[in-house]
Amino acid sequence: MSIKKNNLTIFNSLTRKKEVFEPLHPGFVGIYVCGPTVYGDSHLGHAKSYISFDVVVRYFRYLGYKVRYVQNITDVGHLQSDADEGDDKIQVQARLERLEPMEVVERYTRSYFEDMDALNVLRPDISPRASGHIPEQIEMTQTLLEKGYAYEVNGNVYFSVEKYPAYGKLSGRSLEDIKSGTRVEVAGDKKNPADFALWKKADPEHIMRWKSPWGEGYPGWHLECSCMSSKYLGDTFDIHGGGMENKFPHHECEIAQSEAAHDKPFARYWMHNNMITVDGVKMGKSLGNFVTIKKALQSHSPMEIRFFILGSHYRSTLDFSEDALHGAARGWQRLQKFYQKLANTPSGNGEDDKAFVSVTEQLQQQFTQAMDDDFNTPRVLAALFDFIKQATPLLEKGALSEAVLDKTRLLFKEITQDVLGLTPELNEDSVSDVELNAVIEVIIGLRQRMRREKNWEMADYIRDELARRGIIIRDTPEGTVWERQV
RNA sequence: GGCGACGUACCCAAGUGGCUAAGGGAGAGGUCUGCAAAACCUUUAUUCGCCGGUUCGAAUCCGGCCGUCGCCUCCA
Repeated sequence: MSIKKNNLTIFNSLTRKKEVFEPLHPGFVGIYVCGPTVYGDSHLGHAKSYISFDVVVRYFRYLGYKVRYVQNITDVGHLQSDADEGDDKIQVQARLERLEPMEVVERYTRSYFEDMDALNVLRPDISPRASGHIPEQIEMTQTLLEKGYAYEVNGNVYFSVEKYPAYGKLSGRSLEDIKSGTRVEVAGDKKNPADFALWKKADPEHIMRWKSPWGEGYPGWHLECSCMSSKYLGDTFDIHGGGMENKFPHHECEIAQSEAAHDKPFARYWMHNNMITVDGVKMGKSLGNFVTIKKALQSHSPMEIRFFILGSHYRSTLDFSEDALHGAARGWQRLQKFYQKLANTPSGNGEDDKAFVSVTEQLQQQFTQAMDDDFNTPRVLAALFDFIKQATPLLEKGALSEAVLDKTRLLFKEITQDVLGLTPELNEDSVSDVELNAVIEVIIGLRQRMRREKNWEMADYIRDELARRGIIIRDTPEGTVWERQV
């Protein structure tokens, strides 16, 4: 498949401007996104991040690129408090749940994928685990020691930021800034407070430990991403994504390690998504103001959540509230109704084809323009609703040829389902329970007779009672239809 | 204290120099309907936190002020 002609621009955090995307290898995109640390259920903030990058990957595929999408699972080395002290998050959770650390990892990795599957986030091509790449991390640490970028103290190995002059280029900080901004007094082992751990010595009570040339220990958090990205994508690759809060220090450290070890540029484009806020404050694990995806799915459908998130740009914050989510749900409902209308409209004599083709082409153009402009999904949604407004009267007139209808159906599906990942959830007449269908049909027939006899009281009673049980009845000019409440 | 964002209608949210400031929700009016719901149509910011400046022209650029937030500890 050839690449669609386009002019995709991406806001590169490294240069702080939008740049035309040029892949390292023609027709191929390598992308690495920081994955979750699996010590708890994912929340809506994770949903925003991974839905955003899901759409990025989907759009590249839509354009015809072969994409390799790598997203790590952090199951070791992520410490609880300041960068290089405190307990491992997984281990803390393991104590809490009285489980083996790897049971915790397994439980929340599954939970994460359950949630992502529900939200129609495509699985990464590779989901490498930090604990499965200990030899690679030891090897990289050795390389950095040999090249003089790192030093060992008492079984700990630290990266020396002074040896890597470009440290700070992503986050726009100088070593001076970092020094003056340090709020936490850090371990006395370090030569410079800004130095970060490549390898940590394991205390006797530390469970997750591996043998290394420096004694038993475990890898520093930043190291896994450097190792696994280069292993699967090469020392230099196209895109590195992640949450804005990881710009410093995590991504800064990744760059330093990788470029020092490989003497090659690391990721060429850095993409950072912004967060979900609640009353203007970041939704985060430590603040306790988060809503887990599982919780949100109790009262909202997966696509409502997805639609809500796509309604703001990935680099903008998105303020969460029940009102805002409800608003999104209604909009998504309307989009689906139109989808049904488009699917079910019978063809006609084709006299409106010209006008319809014109609004379809406009949609195509607006879609490409919006996505090419740093994946502007809110503008895509706006274009879709503009299209709905213009297309509806033409559909209702019924003078469109089958060929023209099909072409538009395909485009609409490509935009909404293939790229935005919004799959219809309306299941009108699609209840699989044959017996239940039959019973409902009988009840509706009964109600029709009452309506003919103008027994409005009974007719309305039946309608209300069915509604209470999630069966919605509507009397349309074409007859009574029913559907399950979504 | 350092680094960096943001402030657009009742809510969510696009727009970063120039036609009438997208879109969704909510509200209002209407078509349809026994009623309802759904759907559809119409409508709702002379104005973009405030004050100056640059410009023929600014929500959009510059300066100041006010406010909110993120990172500098773990966080998507």
